[in-house]
Amino acid sequence: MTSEPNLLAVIQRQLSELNKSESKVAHAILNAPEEATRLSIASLAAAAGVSEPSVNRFCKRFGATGFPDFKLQLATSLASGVRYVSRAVEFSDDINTFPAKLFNNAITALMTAKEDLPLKAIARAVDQIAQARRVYFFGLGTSAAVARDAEHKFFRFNVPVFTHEDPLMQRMLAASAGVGDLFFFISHTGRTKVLIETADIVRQTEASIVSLTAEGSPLAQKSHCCINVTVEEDTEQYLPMTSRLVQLVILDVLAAGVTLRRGEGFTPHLARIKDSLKDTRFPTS
Amino acid sequence: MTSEPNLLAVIQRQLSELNKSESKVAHAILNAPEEATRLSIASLAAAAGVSEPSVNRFCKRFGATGFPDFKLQLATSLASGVRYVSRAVEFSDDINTFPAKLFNNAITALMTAKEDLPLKAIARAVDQIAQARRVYFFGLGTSAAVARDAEHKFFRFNVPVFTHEDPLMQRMLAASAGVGDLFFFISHTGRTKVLIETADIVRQTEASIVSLTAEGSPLAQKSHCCINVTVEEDTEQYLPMTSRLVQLVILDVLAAGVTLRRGEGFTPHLARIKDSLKDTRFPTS
DNA sequence: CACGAGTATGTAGTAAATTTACAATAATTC
DNA sequence: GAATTATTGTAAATTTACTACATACTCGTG
Repeated sequence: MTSEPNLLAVIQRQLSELNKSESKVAHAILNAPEEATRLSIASLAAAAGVSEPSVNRFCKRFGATGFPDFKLQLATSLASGVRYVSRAVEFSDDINTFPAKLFNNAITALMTAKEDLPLKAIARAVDQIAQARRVYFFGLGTSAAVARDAEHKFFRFNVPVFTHEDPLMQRMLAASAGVGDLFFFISHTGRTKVLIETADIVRQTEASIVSLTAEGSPLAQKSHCCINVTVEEDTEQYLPMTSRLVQLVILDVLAAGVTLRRGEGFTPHLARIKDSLKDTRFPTS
Repeated sequence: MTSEPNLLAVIQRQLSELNKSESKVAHAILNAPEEATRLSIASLAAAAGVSEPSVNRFCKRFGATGFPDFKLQLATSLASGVRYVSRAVEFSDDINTFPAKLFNNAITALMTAKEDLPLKAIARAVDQIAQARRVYFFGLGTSAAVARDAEHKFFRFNVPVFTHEDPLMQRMLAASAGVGDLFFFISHTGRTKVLIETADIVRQTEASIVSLTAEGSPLAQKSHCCINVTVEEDTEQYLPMTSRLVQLVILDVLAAGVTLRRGEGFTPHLARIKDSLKDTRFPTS
């Protein structure tokens, strides 16, 4: 139950570090993963051109207790849909392959993030948001869109929520902060200078800082509470794609946490907001 | 490889038609399905209080060739995301349960969307974006954040991209549109009045409309090209959460599609944009 | 109510598959 | 180039799963 997100990917990644017979086994499995789940150790050994104990050792090397356990993990990994090993989109890809790749990357990122959520930090962030007098969501670039999304989500609670994409506005708001104000910084890298400068300004006030960013980053260090999101971004791609998805879901989690904290009595309030939008839409046929 | 949707559900359904020992086995498996995948036939037989052949017969009854095959199917079925756990967050949930639920919902939504992507529509949208003189991303509410994200993503191509959250700005831009202009509307429901009115205005010009919205909705009908996203939103929740994730990934797909269309020669351009951000960040330690 | 046909379940033996222990071979280092 | 270490294979041991058969149970019928 080590719950690797994708066993095939792990095998692929370690391919270079394997010795001769192990790599033969690896190739046999990567070539026909589905089939490998149905083969006996003898058949797979034959297919790979190695001996049975070599296959067994291979399995143990990848965290399984033995061959049957390995097959199980492989089957699990395949079943979760994310079966294509190559993550990066290449110029040889066409419409039939690259959309699935991108979706798989997104799914894998969420599954990985789910496995090791910083629950304590999330719980503390929920506390802080629920108690805050005002919450400011600040992000730049792609994270600005995430901040905007957070605003739309959180303003539905009684807490006044603010977002600003303009760094100067962010600074000014930071400078005029006081007790009960909460600054929620969103940044993939946690190294964006202007954002960190704003955090410094907040630090000189009575307000508190929660951030959703990379572990150990400068921004994380300046935060009273940091929710670490460590998403392995595909560096070949020039745009961070999966990290913001994880950020968004974590913000959903925070929003849900606040709702739960408010208790059932709060449901009518949410229903009222939802109803307020009714007249802006054409009715369903 | 009969690919039953969910083996546990099948077992549950046939529960009444099973005889004594089979039903003992069924209960043992339903009580601890994950564990059952790891047990040997002897252990499972002991746990269920029956003999080993009874377990074997049980497996064959459910279409497996034997016990190992059954375990494999069970593992596959468990992994395929459609967990037996309830999807909606409830007030009885705590920090240990609801974050995982939300992540599972997100993952399931992406997996479902992946299964039936409107590839033709996506291909056409890529064509249109690649050829457009100008691209406007319009959305309101939560979709405004998605539009903002799209802007950040697409502006990295030579195509000028614009976003506006203000419906009046949207209308004015629509009115002044011409040949080569592309209006990309994002809307979960496809029924937001002001957005549709804007689409009507675009319709009176030479510009074209691509939309990312619900199939058959008023907005979809007014579009030259519609990418249907039909995500089953948990209506108990008052906030659309998973649909925007799917929208974002589809926009990633479109962006990747445009990049691929530009060819390898375009990579340096993307690298240059990436480098331009370097000085805004603190270097990695 | 007893008998018998048919079904259900378990026992024991057998075959298969997996793992372990160890030996042989190949690779590496000094 | 010898010694040490790592790698791979062989063969035996062990575990696991399956099959054939025997017993027990169920239900209908005389």
